[in-house]
Amino acid sequence: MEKSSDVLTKEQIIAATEETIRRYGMAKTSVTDVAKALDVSHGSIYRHFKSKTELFEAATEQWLEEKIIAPLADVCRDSSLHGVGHVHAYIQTLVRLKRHYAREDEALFAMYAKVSDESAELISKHIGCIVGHLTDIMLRGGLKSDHPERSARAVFYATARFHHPAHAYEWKSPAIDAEFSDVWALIEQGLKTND
Amino acid sequence: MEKSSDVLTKEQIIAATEETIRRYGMAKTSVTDVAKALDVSHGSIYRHFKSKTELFEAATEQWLEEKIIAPLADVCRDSSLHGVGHVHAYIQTLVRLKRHYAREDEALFAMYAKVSDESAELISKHIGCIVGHLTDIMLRGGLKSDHPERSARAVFYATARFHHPAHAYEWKSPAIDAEFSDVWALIEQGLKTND
DNA sequence: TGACTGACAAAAAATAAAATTTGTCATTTG
DNA sequence: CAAATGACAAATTTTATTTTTTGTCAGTCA
Repeated sequence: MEKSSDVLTKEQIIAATEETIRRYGMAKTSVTDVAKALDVSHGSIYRHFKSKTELFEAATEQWLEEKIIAPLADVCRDSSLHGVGHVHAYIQTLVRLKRHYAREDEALFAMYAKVSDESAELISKHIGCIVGHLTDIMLRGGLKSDHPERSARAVFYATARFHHPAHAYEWKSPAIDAEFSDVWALIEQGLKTND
Repeated sequence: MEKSSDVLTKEQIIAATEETIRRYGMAKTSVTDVAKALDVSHGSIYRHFKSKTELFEAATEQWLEEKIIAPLADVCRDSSLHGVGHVHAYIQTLVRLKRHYAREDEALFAMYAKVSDESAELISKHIGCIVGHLTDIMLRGGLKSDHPERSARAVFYATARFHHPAHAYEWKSPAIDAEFSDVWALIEQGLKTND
């Protein structure tokens, strides 16, 4: 990842950060390493991000947007889905995506887990986005509720075990799919009934 | 905590372990410290527990039994409760107990969190016990289900955010009670309907 | 003139050396 | 002889020391 053009951009820096984390792992990646990958002085990076924390947060935000939110937005928009089934498809996708990246992109998933742990703001924005999608699906799907947003948030929290990174080690269990089905069966009734 | 009688017992050792953890914290407590508190050589402790890990597991098991399982067993037995309300009271108690000890017995809660993290066996036994209670409540309460134990487990997992130690930092939020209510409202329907 | 460099102090992390803790066991004690 | 001790090696942790990294900024360069 050498910078090709002559002006260094945030995008290039974030791309180099991802590459370096994939190569060395989260714990061993320094701003200096990222600068080396770009063949610039580390001072240049501080022109674009005011701290290491901010750089890693930006990288995580982009990773979440691209790998999680974008595919979820597709499911949200999907007009072939409707009502409770739409909510199910959405949460199922969320759960599968988290599980997929926990396995297949371990280093960046570790970045996401660590940053989540340290930046309440970022994670609350991420959750806000998902709750927004769910609220939208519920309203469009004719799932009447006095407080659609609260119901949406409840669905998210009731399935936390299956998408919160603190539970990632439990996702290796062969029973995990059956457990999700059983939790879903419970929730589904609550969505069908007007709460 | 000096040993009063002349034979050292497991119970004395566990009591001294708790005391020492409360005094020095989980990270700073060594087997040597526990032995000092009992005024015996640390070798004596190894006559009763074959490793530090086993000692801490035993202490955690006892703590869980006394602080969590025993009060839950009371709620389970409570004949003034019935059906969905009984399940609610049980889970509510579980949630409140965990929250209570996370605040009021920080050091031992940290022990429980750490041991949970490292001993899948202990935690699975603990969960098994709770799921057993819930299954019992559901069967006695006329909550028909094709798979009562699976339903019981689903209730437990759907409320994980409110009792799993990995989420303890979220329990400080002033919204936590409202969030639990909303999740419960969702679940309740699923319990009323035969799944 | 605005993007970048490179030198710098302060903070943090890695390494090395010293001290403690863990776990065993032959010996002692009551 | 059952229970506990204390001496011991190996493993781990702590502390001290060195090195790297972070973050700033005056100065360079195109």
